[in-house]
Amino acid sequence: MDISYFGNPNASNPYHHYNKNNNIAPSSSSDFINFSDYLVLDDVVFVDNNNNINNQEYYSSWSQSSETEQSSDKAASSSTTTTAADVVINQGLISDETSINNNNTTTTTTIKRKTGGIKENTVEVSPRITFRTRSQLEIMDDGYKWRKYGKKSVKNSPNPRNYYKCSGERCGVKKRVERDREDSSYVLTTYEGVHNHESPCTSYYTSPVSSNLVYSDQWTSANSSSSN
DNA sequence: CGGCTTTGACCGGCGC
DNA sequence: GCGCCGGTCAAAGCCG
Ligand SMILES: [Zn+2]
Repeated sequence: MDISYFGNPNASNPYHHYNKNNNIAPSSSSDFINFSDYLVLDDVVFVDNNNNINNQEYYSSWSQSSETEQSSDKAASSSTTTTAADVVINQGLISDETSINNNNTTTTTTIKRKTGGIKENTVEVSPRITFRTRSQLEIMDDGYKWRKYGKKSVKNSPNPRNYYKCSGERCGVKKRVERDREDSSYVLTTYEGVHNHESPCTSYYTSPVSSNLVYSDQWTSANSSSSN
């Protein structure tokens, strides 16, 4: 799965596709933004297997967010200076997902559904994914248009948290951006929901080589003219 | 004028 | 019930 499906905040890096295949790490962009060290999926942290920026594999997880304690638990577990691995261990939330460790070909997808609601069978699966990105700027063009609808100060953190909603018609995908409480040089970008439309920067074209329909992101070629 | 920010009000869940 | 807390609303303002 391509991580840009979720609207990767690092998408402003025009070379993020190259990084997956080649070892080309343009210094111009790495000075600006380094790729996430790990991902947080529904408040579950997945550490990259080999901590290699150029060979990252990504894991996806759909999970119904029925728990609200996780944030407080995380706060407790990260009271001391923790590395990414510590967070995972302390939370102990990947018990069923341990198979992903050290096996970069295994992609574990967990699907939980809230069943037996008093109301309808409104199985409202809202995947939540969080990127932790080292960046000085938190305004990152990920290809979608976001409308800010709130700002709140985070407890125990000097940094506020911004709330965005996708401007797409009938699309309720939400996004929150805040600076890491521990290390303000990191930005936590959390996406929630699935777009009911394509990214306005997504295009399809016919490959001149194979004449197959190829999926592409325009920021590889048109990112410089991105609006915002 | 239309779409977006800003910002305090508001609201629901939860713990006491 | 009350107050905290995280999240959302919406009126007013800003900007092209
Ligand atoms: Zn959308």
